[in-house]
Parts: sequence; structure tokens; C-alpha cells
Amino acid sequence: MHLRMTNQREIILRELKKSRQHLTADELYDRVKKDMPRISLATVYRNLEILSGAGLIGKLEISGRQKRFDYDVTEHDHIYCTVCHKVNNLDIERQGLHAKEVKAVKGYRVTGYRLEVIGVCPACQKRKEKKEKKK
Amino acid sequence: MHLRMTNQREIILRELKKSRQHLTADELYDRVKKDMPRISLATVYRNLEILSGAGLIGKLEISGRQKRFDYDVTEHDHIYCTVCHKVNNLDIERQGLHAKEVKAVKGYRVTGYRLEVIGVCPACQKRKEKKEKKK
DNA sequence: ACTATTAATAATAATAATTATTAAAAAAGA
DNA sequence: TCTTTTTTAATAATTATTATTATTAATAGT
Repeated sequence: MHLRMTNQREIILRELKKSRQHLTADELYDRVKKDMPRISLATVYRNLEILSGAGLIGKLEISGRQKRFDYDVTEHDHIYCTVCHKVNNLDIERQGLHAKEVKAVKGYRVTGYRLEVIGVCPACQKRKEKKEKKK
Repeated sequence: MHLRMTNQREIILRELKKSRQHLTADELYDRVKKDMPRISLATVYRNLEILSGAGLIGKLEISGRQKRFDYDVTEHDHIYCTVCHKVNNLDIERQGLHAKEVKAVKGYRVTGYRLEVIGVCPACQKRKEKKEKKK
């Protein structure tokens, strides 16, 4: 029983890929609405769940309130901006931590790990500098 | 202007430390209620925010729906169970990733990173084995 | 000690994000 | 085509968290 590619599913997937960003459900909803004005937010949520379950997209449980979805399903890490809450890919090698190091930690069955660098993105740094000058 | 240690604050802090676990606000609320039955959940939330702001406890934005709070404020990583959603300390050295490696990633000002190993805890593995046998 | 000021609390309402329900529409199978 | 299943839109419900507000408690100034 494989995934049926419905119209709304197709558009959701296409818009996420097109964005090349890590969008939240509601950000994606805003984009998808332009092509399909009658779609509902719940449909976006449901299909993001289905698409990530099928491995077509990634679901990021990242810092911050909302989940974000990733068009890139290959293994990679992220960097999170504490000011604008946006997420970017981290293009360093996953050299630091190898599965074997982590295996058998306290009897856990390890399935993966999540590395998230925290910081302030260039855009938010600039925005802050401007504010400082005003003072 | 430093933190005033009120009665409820004291009890919240004490119960979190006593638990030696990474509790959610409502888990902690249940424990604190035993000593102070008239406390409200909002008070627990507010004071956890204040205590973590003051650096007396840690706030974990971990996988899973709810935030968890940590009695241990020293730098360390966590392992997350995808079945029971509980969090444990990861006692491996933070050897893999050093701040310098991560510095200047894409122009970000890096403030830290978060490493979260994902897996299934021993207790949940056992519980699953039992279920398998029943079949 | 008394009063004013400020801060913290409990109770509750509001918000935000997500998930569930349901009736209707679309698609697939017989 | 008729029947069954799946998906959808609309909406209600839920969950986690934060804000509001009136009351209470703590602290500071006199």
C-alpha cells in the first residue's frame, strides 16, 4: 500500500521543494493557498505528516515552538537562529560523532542523533546593529 | 536586581532537584502540589521560566511536544526515548564537536549547540519484547 | 510599626499549534 | 454504473503555554 499522490499532496511537496527552506506548516499553507485557494490548514498538516511518514520529506523537531519540514531527506544537521527562529542547513561534515560512539549508551537502542547549532543569523545580526546605532 | 526566592520557587526548585529527572511543567506541578496543594500550573510555568532565565535550572527544547527542565546546568547532552518521550543525560564527552569547528558557519554568531541522541530506552525495549511474545 | 510601593500568586481566560471529527467530494474497484 | 474506500474542507477539540487580573504577600521608606 503505497502513497497516493493527490493534487494537494503534489502541490505541498512542490512548494516545499521550490522554497528550499525549512518551512512551518502555516508558512507552507500560505504558499500553497496561492495555487489552491480552497485548501485547508488541516490538510497541509495531515499531508505533511503523511509525506514525512513516507520519507519524502523530513520533519524537524527543532528549537522553538513550531515544527519545520525539510525538502532534503539526506542526513544533515541544522543551525537555528534564536532571533528569527529560521533554520538553515549546516554544511559541516558529521565527523564529530559517529554512530559507534553513541551505540549502547546506557542500554538504549540508538536510532540516530540530532545536532543543532544555535546562534544568530547574519540578517538578524545586521538588524540588531542598526538598532544599536539608533540609541 | 536579583531573584527573590519565594516559597513556591523554592519548592519547585527542590522537587526538580530531588527528582533527578528531566520533568515537564505538568509533571513537576503534580509533585509540587503534594507540598503546596493550592499552587497553580501557571505559577509553575512562570517560575520555571524565571528560574531558567536566572540560570538556576536548564530549559530543554527537546524532541517531542513538551519542554523539559533540567536540574543540571552544566554543559551536557541528552538522549531521548521516542517511545516514552523521557530524557536522560548522555555521559559521553563532548569531544566530537568543538566550538571552533562551528564558529563562523555561514556568518552566524554561534552561541552553542544542542546534541540529542534519539533511541529507545531499556525500559521501553523490554515492554516491547513482552508485547511481541503475546502475539 | 505603619503605610506605600512593588512583586508574586491563584484563578482563569486567551492564544498558538496541532490533531480529531464529520460530512461531502473524489477516486478506485467490482 | 454502483459500491467501497480514501481524501478533503470545514470545523471542533485538544494540548501546551502564556497573558490578564484581582488578590495577597513581601519589601522599603518614613
